[in-house]
Amino acid sequence: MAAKYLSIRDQILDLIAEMEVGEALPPERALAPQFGVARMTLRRAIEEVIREGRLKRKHGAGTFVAGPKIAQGLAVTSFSEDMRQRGVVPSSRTLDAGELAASPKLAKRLEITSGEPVLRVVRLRLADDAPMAVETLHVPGRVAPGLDGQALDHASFYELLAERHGIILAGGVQTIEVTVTDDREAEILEVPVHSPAFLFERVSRARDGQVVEFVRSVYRGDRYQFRVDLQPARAGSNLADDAP
Amino acid sequence: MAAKYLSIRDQILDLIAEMEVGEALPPERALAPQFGVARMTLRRAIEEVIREGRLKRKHGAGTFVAGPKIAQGLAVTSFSEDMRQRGVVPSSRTLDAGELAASPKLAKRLEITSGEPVLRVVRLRLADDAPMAVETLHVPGRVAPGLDGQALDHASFYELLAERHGIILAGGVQTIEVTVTDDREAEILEVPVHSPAFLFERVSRARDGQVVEFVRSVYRGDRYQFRVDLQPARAGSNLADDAP
DNA sequence: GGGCACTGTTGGTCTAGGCCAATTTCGGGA
DNA sequence: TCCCGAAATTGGCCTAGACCAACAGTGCCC
Repeated sequence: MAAKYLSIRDQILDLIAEMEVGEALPPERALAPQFGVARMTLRRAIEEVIREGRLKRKHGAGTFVAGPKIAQGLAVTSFSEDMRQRGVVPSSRTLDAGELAASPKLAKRLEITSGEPVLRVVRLRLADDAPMAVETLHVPGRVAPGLDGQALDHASFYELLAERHGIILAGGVQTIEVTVTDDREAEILEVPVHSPAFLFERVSRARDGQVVEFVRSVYRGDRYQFRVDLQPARAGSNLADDAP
Repeated sequence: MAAKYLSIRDQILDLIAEMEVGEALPPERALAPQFGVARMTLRRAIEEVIREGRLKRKHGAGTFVAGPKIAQGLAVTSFSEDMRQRGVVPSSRTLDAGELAASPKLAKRLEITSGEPVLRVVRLRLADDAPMAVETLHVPGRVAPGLDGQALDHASFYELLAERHGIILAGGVQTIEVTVTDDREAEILEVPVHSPAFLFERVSRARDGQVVEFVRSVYRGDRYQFRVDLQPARAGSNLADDAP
């Protein structure tokens, strides 16, 4: 059986989906028996929801439905999910796809030997049908044999990895820099040449430590921004005040 | 009495400070009585340390001292601390300081009425004595009466707030965008005009919800970047494998 | 009418113990 | 000697109950 607090967490998410922002959750002591768990377990579940930013606790007062999701900045792993959280509709168009032999530089990033085959897919990412980013995906050939650009048109790369190749991502590292668009990027993104843009580079790994992808994305600077909640030094979890 | 798990957390930090990377912590069932707490409380403390990235748990195997801190990007509240974490020496030079009457736009950000006095300080921030960012700080006059640009030369703004005005920050919101340098910024930062740059805008609040500062910072795009550890979907805390 | 102490409600922490699940260890068999 | 399976070890989850601390409303007192 999956962990009980995870199941309770989902039930809480269902519950608050029908509630107004600022409305109070029933007290923990009432909710726990209702879900059939101990209070500590309920609290554990609530903490998960708080971490997602959907609830807010106030000592002595109650637990309240938080305002609409505040972007949590940098944990971006999926364009689609990122866009949905921002309230726009994501879509994608493949511009180019094919195999190539890894250059020394690319080989180093992917931790393979130079010359090994690599699948390369260039995609235009759109938000509400307007260009948002150009994404260049590199996948070592042996990681996902048989995969091609076609498959990515209607399914998430990560889903394909999991379902067709049994690869589960374990984490990755992403760097975020600023850049300016070159001629090609400018044309694709429909912005002037040398417009400011975000440059993301991400390397993701599977559970066994093997590099699964190297992604380079250029985001339009005029349409994309981060919004981050800052917390003081250390301790606790949430901040900000507002009562119902 | 402060929370017991916080005290235990500090004791754990002391303990692992003398240990090698990869070395295993004593088992929870041994450590808990040693610290004189229940195992659950010890676990709570360990979770805090894990959140700071200093420990790593492996189900069935043990709890191990994690490798040196990996930059976590975003808990940035202070330029100085940010730079020190990046391994460079921060310094600061005040370029301009003075009082002005809040424009309607600024008043809205600071949540005061238009025309109220505001302290404005423009500072050049340096890393290893090379220009890194231009920071413009706005503080409502009534938040920190008597404060001026001079005071900021040799003390942290946040320390001054806490010590001289008893104001403790409770959190804030920061947006991160890309921009290009204008003539003035380019000159100060010693980069070409229209170089790409990060634009940070931060609004910080005290515990009572009052806005304490509005900061606008322009960071050199060629010297500053984020590096973020990504974690899969949801759940847990850590990733990566390596056994002792 | 205003302010303050009291009190009930609600979240925050802690305990002691039990059982489950992943991993490692170790002994016996081939 | 090598390998496999059982047993011990270790973290993960859950419980039921207790007490502490912050908050909000009430009503008394001035």
